[in-house]
Amino acid sequence: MKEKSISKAVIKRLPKYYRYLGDLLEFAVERISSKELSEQMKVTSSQIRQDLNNFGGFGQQGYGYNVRYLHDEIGKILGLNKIHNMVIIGAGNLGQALANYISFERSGFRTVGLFDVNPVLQDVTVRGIPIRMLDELQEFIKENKVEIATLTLPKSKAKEVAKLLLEYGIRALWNFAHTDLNLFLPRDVVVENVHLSESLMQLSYNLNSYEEKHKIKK
Amino acid sequence: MKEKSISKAVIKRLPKYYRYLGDLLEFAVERISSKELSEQMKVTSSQIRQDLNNFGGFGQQGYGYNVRYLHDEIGKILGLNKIHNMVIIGAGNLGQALANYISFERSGFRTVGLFDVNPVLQDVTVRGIPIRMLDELQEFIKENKVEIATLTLPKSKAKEVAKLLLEYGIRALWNFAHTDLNLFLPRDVVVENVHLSESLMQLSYNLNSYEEKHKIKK
DNA sequence: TAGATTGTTAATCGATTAACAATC
DNA sequence: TAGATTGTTAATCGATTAACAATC
Repeated sequence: MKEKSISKAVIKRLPKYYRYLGDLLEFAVERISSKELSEQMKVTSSQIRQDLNNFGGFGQQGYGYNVRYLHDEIGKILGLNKIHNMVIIGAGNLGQALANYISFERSGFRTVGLFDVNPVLQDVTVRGIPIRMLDELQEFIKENKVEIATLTLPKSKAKEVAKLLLEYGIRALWNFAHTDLNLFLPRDVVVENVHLSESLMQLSYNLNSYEEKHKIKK
Repeated sequence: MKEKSISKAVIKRLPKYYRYLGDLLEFAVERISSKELSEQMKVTSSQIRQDLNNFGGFGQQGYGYNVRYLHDEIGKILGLNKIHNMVIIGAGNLGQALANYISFERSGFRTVGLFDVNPVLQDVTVRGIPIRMLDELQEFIKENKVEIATLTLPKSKAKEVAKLLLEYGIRALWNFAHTDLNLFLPRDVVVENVHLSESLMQLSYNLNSYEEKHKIKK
């Protein structure tokens, strides 16, 4: 069976469709055409139809798409119909902030554990979750059926902790450390990087180049 | 003057080059060829040379690139040679975590103010920065030459606060709210979105589809 | 000079958009 | 049935990769 793999660009757009469809649901919109949706999202209707048809035909000619149905189907594609247990490794500011972020729970991402190496943090609780030391990690992962590990720790420790997590059976890493973990990990591990400082630099670039353009015109 | 505008894909890679060159500097590496760098970064050397040549010729035939020079030049392109004052609007978990994140400061992004609408938070300090109420925002922006506003507030308030910020002269928004601000803002405002939950959904998709592939093979 | 490696043009690949037959 | 809109094929556009002449 030859499986056409879906491009990253498509996958990146799926959560956005999901969000817009969720908004429509809140306004009790029942159906929508790719054209209408494309106008709201400022994309082409062709793109919407192409993207969706990677996964199947969810619409109906002459009618469009049923909002609830499409929303839920995209949810399934994204795996949002299941609960995913997460641990956060690194209970500093960012780690604690993410642990407090209840909106992830609504999509089925449940933070069940918080870990750190700093003994001072031991048993401090964040939203009822006690901070544990790394030596408990292996057992905890097994007992709580943890699927995803969030890495909010210094670059210097990210690599070794990632290796540890793989040993313990984790197959998905949400990486906030300033390093490209994917480069040395086996291919069967999925990594999603969130490089905040790089995002900020892109913003800075755009601000800069806008200003320069502006100056030239003056 | 016809300015070829630089594609988003290129801009996204610049901070990554900057990071790798910074790492090389730490190891006191003086020069590097596009080939060597491409091997470390797992990209093609062609791409590196093409990307850089959007901004000028930073290398030398037969030699390669001087690491320090290239690093600093990319820094300038990204606007990292200047200090950028930021305010954070929304002093919840994420806002406070970002305010505490000193690594931004090292790249020249200085958080000078923290704002919220919740009076309970008034004058609470985070890393020495007092949380202020929104009515002080306009004056604060002017007096502190604030360039960038970070939005860590609920989706429901993001739009109106963004409009306010524009009135007050802000031209760059770093948006963490679950909404696409860019869609209704004037084009001279630069927005960089960080949609954490969408990132998590992409991770979930990849985890899912890996598992499915695996099951089929079994 | 000979060797190395850039800067840049040309070829390829993939993603987006347009068009339209199929069909509700 | 007529109108609307999908699913899908074909055309276009842009980004990546390959190739190589220029040059240090």
